[in-house]
Amino acid sequence: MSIGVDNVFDSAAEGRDLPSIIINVAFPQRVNMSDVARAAGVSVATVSKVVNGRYGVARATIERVQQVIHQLGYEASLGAQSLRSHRTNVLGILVAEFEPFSTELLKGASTAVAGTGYQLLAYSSGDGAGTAVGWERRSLARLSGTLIDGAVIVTPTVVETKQGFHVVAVDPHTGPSGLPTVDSDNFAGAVLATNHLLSLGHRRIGHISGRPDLESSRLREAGFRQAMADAGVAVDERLVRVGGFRIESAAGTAGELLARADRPTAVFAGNDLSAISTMNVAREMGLTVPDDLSVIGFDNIPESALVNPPLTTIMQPLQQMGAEALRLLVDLIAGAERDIHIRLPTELVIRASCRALPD
Amino acid sequence: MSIGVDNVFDSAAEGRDLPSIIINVAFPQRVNMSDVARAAGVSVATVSKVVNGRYGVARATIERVQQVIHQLGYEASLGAQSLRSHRTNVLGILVAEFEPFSTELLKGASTAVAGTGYQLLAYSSGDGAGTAVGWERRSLARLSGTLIDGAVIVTPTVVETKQGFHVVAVDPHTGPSGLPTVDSDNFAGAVLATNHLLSLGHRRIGHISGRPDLESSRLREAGFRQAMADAGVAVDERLVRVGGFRIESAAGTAGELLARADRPTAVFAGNDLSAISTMNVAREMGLTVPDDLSVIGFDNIPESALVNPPLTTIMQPLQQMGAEALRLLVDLIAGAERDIHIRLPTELVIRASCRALPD
DNA sequence: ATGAAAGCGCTAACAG
DNA sequence: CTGTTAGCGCTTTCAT
Repeated sequence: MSIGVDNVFDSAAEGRDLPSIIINVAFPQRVNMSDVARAAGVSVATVSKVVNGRYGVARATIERVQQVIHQLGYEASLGAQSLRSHRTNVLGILVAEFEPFSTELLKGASTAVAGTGYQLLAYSSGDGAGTAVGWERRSLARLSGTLIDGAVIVTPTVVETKQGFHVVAVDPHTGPSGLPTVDSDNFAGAVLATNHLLSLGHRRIGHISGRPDLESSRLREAGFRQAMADAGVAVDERLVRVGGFRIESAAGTAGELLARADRPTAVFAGNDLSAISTMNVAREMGLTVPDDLSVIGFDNIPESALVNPPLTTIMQPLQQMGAEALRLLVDLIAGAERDIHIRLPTELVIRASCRALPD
Repeated sequence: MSIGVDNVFDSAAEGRDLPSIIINVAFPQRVNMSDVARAAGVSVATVSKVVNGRYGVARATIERVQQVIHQLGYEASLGAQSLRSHRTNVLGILVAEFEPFSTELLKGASTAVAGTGYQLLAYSSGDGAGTAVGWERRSLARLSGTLIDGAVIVTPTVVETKQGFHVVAVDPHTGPSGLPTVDSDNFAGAVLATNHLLSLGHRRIGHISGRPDLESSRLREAGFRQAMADAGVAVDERLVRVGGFRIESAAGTAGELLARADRPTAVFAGNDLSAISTMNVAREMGLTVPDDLSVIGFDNIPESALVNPPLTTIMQPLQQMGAEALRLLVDLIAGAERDIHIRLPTELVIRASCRALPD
């Protein structure tokens, strides 16, 4: 079953002359620790000690084992290793799906992980399409305890903390609590967005929100209302609608809003995806952005610069948030005392999807 | 040790009225299969059968076990499960680091995985910074056999195929071989890029390549030379330099190129990162793009639209490549007969980093 | 300095 | 229909 180094040539003789076959034969299947042990003439326990740099192995043995490891291309199985040792030096990033928001965080986490000695494992439950709430709980249960030493969870709705397992939530939907969190100033950002539209002369401003159960969505709506109130402009409740934060779900909402005879002159979308969706719908209805409709988004995902016209939006420093989350997680695992809530500022990014209303 | 469902209320009574506290107490630590078995009054084998939907369990037992599973929030450990069963319904995407190129692929793979029943696990070796070749071999050895049923490997240099384990390489550095691959037409894309510069009247055109050992890099350089030759323009070899495909590594090369008295009027960078780096260097040297220097890239990562001026580049359909790679992998695992090499077309994307030379 | 043996959480024969 | 048993690949006492 297991491959002796010694029978490589026998088997190769039976193969064809394709290089790939030779490679295949040299490593016909996964080589495990007992393969190494056998080839080196030692026990698996000794191999394990060598692999993990434990004391109590003769110099000569160490070298012989390492040589065999190198020759066979042995690498410890993450699954088996973690099952037994409960320490893997792998950190998890748990997402519902890999969309622009989470991949920006991922980039930031990836740069921050360099030099920490940890590796990164991003896991998508696949339940992206709004289906299946509780993905974060399932993913966490599946990976924690084994496989990963800690996790960053992206936009979780509910998080249970397990004893002895560290979790950092990015943009959690429940708002800061006992759980370590990283988010941006959603309220201030929404005020920024709304004030921008107001300063351009807009008064009939619509808002396409995320979902009422999401904290970030609630804060953005609250910021919108605050800015409107501060400007003394009444909010037309018929122009405030739930859009769900996704391209498809926001399209219907945008359609209803824009089909009105008294449609808004400007829309503050709860996130860039909703804003992009709104622009798509507007185009299909024969409206021109920004001439017939101004649109502002939230997030500043790279895609917002790629659409036509480029989207004016509120920047969240996503990569930085990912990096901060990872650093916070590493610190928590190391047992450092530090502030477990990080809130980063937002910023207005003016591109070309809003215009000033003529007097 | 193990959590009785029954003590939830007792503990909650001591807590505050925050829902999160109740949850914390309900699942103080990882619940495993024996916890479930004990709570349900059956053996772990029976629980396993219920979890995996095996035949031969009484209706009533199934329901009782499922109830306990639900109450305890049990989820099978991926590590343990895969160690034993060698089938996890998880597909891996192995990358050196999470940068714009690989995250675009990830987005595509993420959309393609929906509905397949698989989940996605993206693993970064962390050896991003050009260090440590062979990351793909190590990552693969670490995850294959356990944890994942197949893998998409992003820009691998060397890949060994293991028996019975399916791997798809995206943009492999060795060119199509026996291994299933997905890439884009690098040669044609490079011709497109070069012709664009030629059509704008440029003759002194520099090229910042990737690394000679990378197939995609070689093809782009070859396409550049072909287009120049076809146009009857001699290539000045002093203007063709290795840049390494990364921001930092390309900066030095760009600096040397632009410091020349007879510096090029246009640069075809081997990828967008090199192009962006070249624009940075040009700015630092007091040169204006595109007035003093035209720059064209390759890839069309979202970032290329965000820089100033927006980068003219060659689009590879990255998300589509990721999606195709994932579909190919799924098909291979299913044992389908199909073409194992997929090559997608490239396209010129004109933005604002190139200008026509005055006559 | 080395190895035998137990066990991490799970699945798969096999017995009952 | 259910439980007992063995073992996946690894780490870790504990003997030798």
